[in-house]
Amino acid sequence: MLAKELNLAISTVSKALRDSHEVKAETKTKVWDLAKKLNYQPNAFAAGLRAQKSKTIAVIFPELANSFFSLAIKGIEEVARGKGYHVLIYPTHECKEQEISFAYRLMDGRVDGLMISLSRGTTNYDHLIDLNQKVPMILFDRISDDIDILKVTTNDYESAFIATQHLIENGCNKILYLEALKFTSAGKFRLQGHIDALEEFNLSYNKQLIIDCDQSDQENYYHIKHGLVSNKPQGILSSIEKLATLCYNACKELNLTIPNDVKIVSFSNLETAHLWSPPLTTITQPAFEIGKEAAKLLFQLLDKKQIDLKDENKILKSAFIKRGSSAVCETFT
Amino acid sequence: MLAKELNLAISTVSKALRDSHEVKAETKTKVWDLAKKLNYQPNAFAAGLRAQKSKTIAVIFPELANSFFSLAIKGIEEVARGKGYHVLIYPTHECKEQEISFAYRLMDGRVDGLMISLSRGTTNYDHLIDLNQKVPMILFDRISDDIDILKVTTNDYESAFIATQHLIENGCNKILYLEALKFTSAGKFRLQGHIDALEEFNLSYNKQLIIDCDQSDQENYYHIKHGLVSNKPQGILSSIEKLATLCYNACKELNLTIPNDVKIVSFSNLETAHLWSPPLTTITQPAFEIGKEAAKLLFQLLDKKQIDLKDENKILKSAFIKRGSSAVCETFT
DNA sequence: CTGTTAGCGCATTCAC
DNA sequence: GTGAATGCGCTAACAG
Repeated sequence: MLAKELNLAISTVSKALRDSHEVKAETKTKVWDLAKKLNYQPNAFAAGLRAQKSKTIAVIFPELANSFFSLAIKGIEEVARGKGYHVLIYPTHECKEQEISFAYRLMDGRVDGLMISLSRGTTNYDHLIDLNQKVPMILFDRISDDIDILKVTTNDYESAFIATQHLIENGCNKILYLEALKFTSAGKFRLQGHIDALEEFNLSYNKQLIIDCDQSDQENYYHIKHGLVSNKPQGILSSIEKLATLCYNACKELNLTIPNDVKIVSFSNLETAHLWSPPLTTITQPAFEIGKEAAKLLFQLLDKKQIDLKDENKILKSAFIKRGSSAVCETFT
Repeated sequence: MLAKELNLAISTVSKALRDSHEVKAETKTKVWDLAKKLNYQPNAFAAGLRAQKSKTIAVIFPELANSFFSLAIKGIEEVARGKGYHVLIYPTHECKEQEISFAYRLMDGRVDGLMISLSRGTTNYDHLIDLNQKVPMILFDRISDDIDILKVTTNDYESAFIATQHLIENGCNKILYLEALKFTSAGKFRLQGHIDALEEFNLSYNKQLIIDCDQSDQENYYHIKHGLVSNKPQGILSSIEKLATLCYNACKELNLTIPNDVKIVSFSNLETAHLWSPPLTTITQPAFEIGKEAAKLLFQLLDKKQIDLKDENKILKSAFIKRGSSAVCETFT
C-alpha cells in the first residue's frame, strides 16, 4: 500500500481500490489516478493469504514437448484465464518420482486446484490421495481406474473400434495394428477396441498383426517393414501419428501405393495429417477440448465446493475420425 | 501451523522444520514425524509474503501449441525447477492486448522474474518498461532491438547465410526462398542472411524467388507450386518446416525428385525431419537450449540483483545444420 | 533450548 | 466517509 500514505489511511485506499460504496467518489478517483500512475497492483501473496485462496491452478503432466499435452494445456489455460486464474506447470518427463515430488510440494497452499495426467511409471496413488485431501483435482487423459477422482479422457476404445470397422468395411481383411503407449490407459483401450472390432466382424485375431512399437524409430521401422512384407495387410491402424509416418515411408520403400495397396488410419494430434499426399485418414484426439472440459470440471468443483457431482460427470469422452479435412464419421460428445 | 499446537510454540516448530541448531534433536524428530503424518507444508503465500519473494517465475510467449515454444519452456522449466522455482505460463496467442494485460497483472508481486517472447503485434514497449521496473526480465526468441533488456535468441542471420552457401556450393544457382514470419525478428534476419549470401556469391537477387508464405496452407501451396514451375529452381530454402512439407508435396506432384532435381533445406523445430524419405536437410533451432540459457541468465539477474551484466551477455546465439541425423555443419555457440 | 513479539500487505470489522 | 485495529501463517529477532 505504501506510497498511498501521501494522504489517506490504508484501509480507505483499500476500499477505494475495491470501489466500495462507502468512499467518496472524489477520493476514489484520486486513489485510482495515483494507482495508475504508479502501476500499483495489490500484492497477490498478501491478498491470497488474507482470502485463503491463490487464484492459481496447477497442471501436472508427462511431457511438454508433445502436441497432445501442449494443446490440452492450452485449453486449460484458456478456461483458467477466463476465470481470472493463473496456471502453473509441472512436467514430470514420465518420471514417477518427479510426479510425487510435485504432488507434495503443491500441498503448500500455492494452488486452489489442479489437473493431473499420470506419468508412465505411476502405479501407486498415495500421493494423489494425500494431495486430493488438501486440494480439489481432476485427472485427464492419462488416468487410472484405481483411483476415485473425477476424470476426463478420450473414448479410445470406441475410436479404435470404429476405425477398425471403417477399414473392414473398406475391404481390409487383414489389418496391421501399430501398438504404442502400451503402458497407458489410452494405449490399452485402443488395442482392445481394435481386437473387439475384429471379433465383432468375425476376423481372426492374429498376434502377428500386432506390432509392438514402443522402441526406437529405427527398430519400429524395421518391425513395421517386416510386418508389411510377411503379412501383406490391406489395412493399417496406427495408434500414434509418428508410427503412421514411419509406415508411410516403409510403404513407399516397398512400392506399396496408398490407399490402393494398403489403407492407413492413424490416431493423431498433430495437424500435419492433411499435408500428406495422399492425406492420412486420422482419428483426431480433441486434446484442446479435453483440456477445456477438464478445467471446466475443476472450476465446478471449486465453485460448488465438494458438492457431490462425484457421481455425475465421472468420465467425459470424445474423438472423431476424418480423412484429410473431410469427416468420415464423428463421435464427439 | 495449527495442529502443532498439541505441544510446542509456533516458532519452535518453525525452527524445528528448518532444522535449526537451536532445537533439541528429540523435539525435531517429534515435529518432523507429525509433519510427515499430516503432510504438512508451510504455507507458500505466508512464507512468500514474509520473505518478499515468490520462488516463482513467469513466461509470456506467443503460442503454446508450437514445438519451438514448447521446447523453450521445457528448458526454462528445467532450470527453474533446479533452482526450486515454480513456473507460471501466459500464452498470448499472438495478441498484443493479451500481452499487455499479462504484463500489468504480473506487477502484483506474484513472480520474482520473468521471460518474454514478444507477440506478433507488439510494437510499443511501454508495458515491458513498466514491468521491468518492478521485476527483472529476459527477452527470448521474439525480441526487439528497440528495448534495452537482456535478450537470448538464435543466430538466424548466420544460419540462413550458411544454408544458402550450402545450397550454392552444391550447385544451386537459382534458389527459391519460402518466407514466413515476416513480422518477427527471426523472419527478417533469415531473409537478410539469405539475400546477403546470394550477393556474397555473386548470384543475382531476384524478388520472384522470394515466396511470401504467411497465408493459408492452400494459398502457400499454390504459390510454392507456381514458384517451382515458373522459376525451375535447383534449390529451396524454407524458413519454417511446415512450408518445407508443402514444398515436398508440391515437388512430388510435379515429379521433381529430391535431391536430384531440387534440393531442400529448411529451418526446423520438429524432430520429424529424419522421418522423411529422403531426409530433409535442416537448420535446427535449439529451442530447448534457448530456454535454458535464457532462464540461466534470468537467475543470474535474480542472484546478483541488478549487477551490471547489462553489457555482458546481451545476445546469445546458436543454431546448427544437419541432414537427417548426420551433421552437415555446426555453428553452436 | 524454548517462547514471545513483531511485521510482511491486505481486507474486514468496528469505532469515530 | 474515514481511520484504527485485527488476523491470515510465517520467520526472524530477541528474551527468557
